[in-house]
Amino acid sequence: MPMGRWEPNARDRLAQAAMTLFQEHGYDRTTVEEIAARAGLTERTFFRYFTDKKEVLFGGSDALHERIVTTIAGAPQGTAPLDAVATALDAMAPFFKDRREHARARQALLAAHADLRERELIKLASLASAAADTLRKRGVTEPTASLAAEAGIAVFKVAFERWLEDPKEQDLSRHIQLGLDELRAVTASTGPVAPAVAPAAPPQRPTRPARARKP
Amino acid sequence: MPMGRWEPNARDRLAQAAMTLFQEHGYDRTTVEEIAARAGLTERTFFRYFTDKKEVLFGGSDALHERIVTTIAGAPQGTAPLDAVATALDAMAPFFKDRREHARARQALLAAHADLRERELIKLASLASAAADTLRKRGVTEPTASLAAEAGIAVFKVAFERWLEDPKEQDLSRHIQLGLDELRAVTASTGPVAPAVAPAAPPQRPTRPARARKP
DNA sequence: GATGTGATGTCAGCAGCTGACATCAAGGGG
DNA sequence: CCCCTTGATGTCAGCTGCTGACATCACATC
Repeated sequence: MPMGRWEPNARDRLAQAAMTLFQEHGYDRTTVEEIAARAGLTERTFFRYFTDKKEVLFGGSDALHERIVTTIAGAPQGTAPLDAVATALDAMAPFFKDRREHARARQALLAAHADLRERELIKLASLASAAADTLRKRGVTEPTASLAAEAGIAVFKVAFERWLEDPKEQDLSRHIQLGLDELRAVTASTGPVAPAVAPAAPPQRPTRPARARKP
Repeated sequence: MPMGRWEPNARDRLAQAAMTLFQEHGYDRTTVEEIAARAGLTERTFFRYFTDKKEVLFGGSDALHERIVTTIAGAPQGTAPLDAVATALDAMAPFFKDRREHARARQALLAAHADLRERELIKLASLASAAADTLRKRGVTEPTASLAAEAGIAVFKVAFERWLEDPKEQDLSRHIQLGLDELRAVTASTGPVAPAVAPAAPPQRPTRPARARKP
C-alpha cells in the first residue's frame, strides 16, 4: 500500500489530539507544542492549519455555513424569511445527530473558557450574517433580513443548549421547533410599551408556558 | 492645590490613550507598552486595570449591565417578558446619546478586527444572559426567558448598527422601536413550516416592509 | 515616628504567533 | 535518468501579550 511521505489527515489528527489533551489537562494548561507533538507534527505546522489555538475546536463551522446558505437560497419562492431561516436551522440538525456526547464535552470546555465562548459567538454571528446576506439576495429588505437571521440564530442557541441538557434526549430538530414556537409566542404578545404603573397583578403567572405546536 | 502622588484617572487615561493610538496606527500595530507610555504608566499597570488589550475598549459595559438588570427587575408586575426587555433596551439608549461619533469610530475598529468583535459579542451575550436571569427571577420560565432576552439583544444589535448608519440621525431609541416592530412582524407571519414546493409566486414581494408603529 | 496600605514600577519568563528560509519526497517534463 | 517544480513540513529567531514575585514610595493612621 502506498504511503505518502507524511501521515495523512494532519488536520484531523491535530484536532483530535487537541480535544483529547484539552480534556485531560484543561485548555490553558495545554500547549500548542504539546498538541502538535501528539499529532506527530510541529507547532509551526499547527499554525498552518489553524489560525489560532482556539480555532482547532471549530472544525465543522464551514460546513454549517454552506448548509445554511444553500438551504435558504433553495427555499421555495415566496417563503417567509423566518420560515426560510427555520428550514436552514433544521438542516443543521443532522450535523449533530449522534454527536451529542461530543457536543457536550465541547460545551464543557466552552463553559470553562471565555476565550472559546467568544470564538463560538463569532461563528454564530457569522452564520447569522450569512443567512441575512442570502435572504437579501432573495429580495428580503434590510431590517427584516438581519432580524430574521439573528432571531433564527438566537433560537438555535437556545435550542442547542436545551438539546444538550434534555434528559429525554429528544432530537435537536424538536428543540428547534419548540424554540421557534416559543419565539412566536413571546413576540406575539402585548403591544408597544407597558404602562408606567402596574394594576397590582396576582402572584404573577409564569407568563406563558410553551404552547403545543400545531394550533 | 493638592495633587496626589499620581495623576488621577489612570483607567480613563489608559482608555483614551488606547483609543487614540488605535485610530492613529491601527489596533494591532499598537503595543500595550505604547498605550501605557502615552498614559504615563507602565505596561504592567495597564494589565492591572484591564485584563486584556481588547478590554480597554469596553469600558461602559458594566453600567449597561446594571441598567438592564435594574430596569427589568423594576418593570411593573405582569409585564410581558419581551416588553420588559424592550424597556430595558430603551433604557440603554441614553448611554449613547451624543456619543454617535465616538460609537462610529469604535465600530470602525471592530469592523477591522475580529478579535474585537468577539469581545463585543461576548459582552452582548452577557447582557442577554443577565436579562434572562432577571426575567427568571420574576417568574418567567425557561425557554421563554432566554428567548425573550436573546431576541431583545438581537433587536439591539440591528438597531444599533442602523442607528450608526442612519443618515437622518434618528434616535437610537427610535431604531430600537422599529426593530421591535419588525421583529414582531417577522415572527407573526406564517405557520410552522413552508410547503415542499412553492405555488409559483409572482416576482416576489420584498416580504413585508416595516409597518408603521401604533396599529 | 513606626507601621501599614495602595498604586505603581521592575524584572524575569512563558506561551502564542509570525516571517524567512531550509528540507525533502513525489511528480513531471526533457 | 536527471532536473526542476511543488507542497507539506521542519528550523530558527523574534516580537508581543500576559503573569507572578517582589520592590518602592507617598500618604494615612495610630
